[in-house]
Amino acid sequence: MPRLSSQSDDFSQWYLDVIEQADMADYSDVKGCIIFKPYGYAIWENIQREMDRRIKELGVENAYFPLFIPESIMNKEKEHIAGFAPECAVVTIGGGKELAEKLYIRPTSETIMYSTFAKWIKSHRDLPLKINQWANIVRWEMRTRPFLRTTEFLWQEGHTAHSTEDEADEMAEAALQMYVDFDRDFLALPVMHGRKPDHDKFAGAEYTLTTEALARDGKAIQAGTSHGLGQGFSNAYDISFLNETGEKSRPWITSWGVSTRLIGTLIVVHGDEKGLRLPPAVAPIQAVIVPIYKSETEREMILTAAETLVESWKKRVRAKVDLRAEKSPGFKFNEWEVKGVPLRIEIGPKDMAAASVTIVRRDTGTKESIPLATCTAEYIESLLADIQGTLLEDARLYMESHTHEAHSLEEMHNFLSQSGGFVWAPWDGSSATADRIKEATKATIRIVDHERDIRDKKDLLSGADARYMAAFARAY
RNA sequence: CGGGGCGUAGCGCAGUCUGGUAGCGCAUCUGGUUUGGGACCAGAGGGUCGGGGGUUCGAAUCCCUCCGCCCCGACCA
Repeated sequence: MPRLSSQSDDFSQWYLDVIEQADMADYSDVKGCIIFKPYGYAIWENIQREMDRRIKELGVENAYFPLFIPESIMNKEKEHIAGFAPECAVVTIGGGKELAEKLYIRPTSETIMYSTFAKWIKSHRDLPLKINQWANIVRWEMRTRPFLRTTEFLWQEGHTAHSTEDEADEMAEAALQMYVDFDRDFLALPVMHGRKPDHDKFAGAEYTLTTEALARDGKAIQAGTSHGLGQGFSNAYDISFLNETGEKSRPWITSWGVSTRLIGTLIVVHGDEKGLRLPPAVAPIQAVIVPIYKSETEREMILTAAETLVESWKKRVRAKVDLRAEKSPGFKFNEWEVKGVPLRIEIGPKDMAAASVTIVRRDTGTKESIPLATCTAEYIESLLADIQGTLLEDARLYMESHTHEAHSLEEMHNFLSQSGGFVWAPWDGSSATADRIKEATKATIRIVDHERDIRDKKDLLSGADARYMAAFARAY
């Protein structure tokens, strides 16, 4: 196995090396599409399991809609199709014959779902309607990177319809808050959250809320979005209901999603020079035992001890004994570190002689020797909880120390090119200014804060009165 | 789509200029010795040199043509 590229020298190459060496994904024969290998997919399964639970807590039910969307359905909401058409894959032949109507492979499912919602929603009693689906989608991106941007990716998309605007707004905010909590508690990812600028909102949306994480190279990465779709789609798909007073009314709709990009986000936020560092909650393997032995008798004794430990943690710790005889301990140490396993437990002759085990933390690299008898599920769980907290705190401190406020364009440029991160600055609210700032600094507006005080503040570029404070960053 | 680079074993590459038996490292397999930070020795398997056409006694190498991939930009979760 070649050495991992250095994170500080070449972050992109380091990222690709981690994915390869941690055995998370493989390249496929189709450009921009990756194969999720078992280790990478197991991370996704853990994300799915926990997020599915949280989605259901919001009163949302799972369903599944078709992969193919007829062109006539796709075309109804004009802004939506204008935004997505350039990056859609379209099927024109089926069963060896030219199709009478082209079928779009879903880039997202608003259109196909809402054309169906029109049939399901007749009365205010049918609302709110809250549907989620776990699916694959295709967006023909020009430049792809494993997990962070792939042609086909996996995600969940929640879609809800409400009888009032307030209720829809509350839903969009609740979904975003669910993402913020999930990111923090499960993935140990601190995120900045808020509204995207209008020029960058979802195609067809009234507004888009977003969560933004910060990678260790100082670039922002959108981790999840929640859209208030207003009544635009309801009009386009002719969804209507009779309200309590018998009047015909259009529902307000929300949609929200997170994708397998979260896996990439975990890598770029938590990774270090040794590879991945997985938060215990999401780690497929939380503790790995590496046995070390010289003779056959030693081997048997140590393996028995290892198996006994794992057995005693059953159902509480996801643990594994690395039984491979052909690999040296040193090789295993490095491999499990690249794979980001939170705890490594070494059991060798020295440990056996002292009736102890050696425990090494992946987050801090600290090593301790504890009596075998105290290496209980409770103790391992407490270590795992501590690691979860440390990773969150590390990332939080990084984000905090890489968030600045700029008072001049030059200052903004310096922050961005020296350390990266988020730069808050007054913004006049125009997309033209945002474009020019992007040209000058490569940074885009990630979040607009509608609450912050902007009295007497001027846009750094145009000099016009500021309308909002905006967080700028170079982004993935 | 613009600019740059590259297609030779699973991966990373040399060989191409100057045509003449297809190479190296890693990985894999076998046997042995090893095992507390990426072990060692010996042996073995694995190739339509991206595709097609041309020049030539002879092409990975020269010519034509097509295809694909990667990197930098514009687009984007």
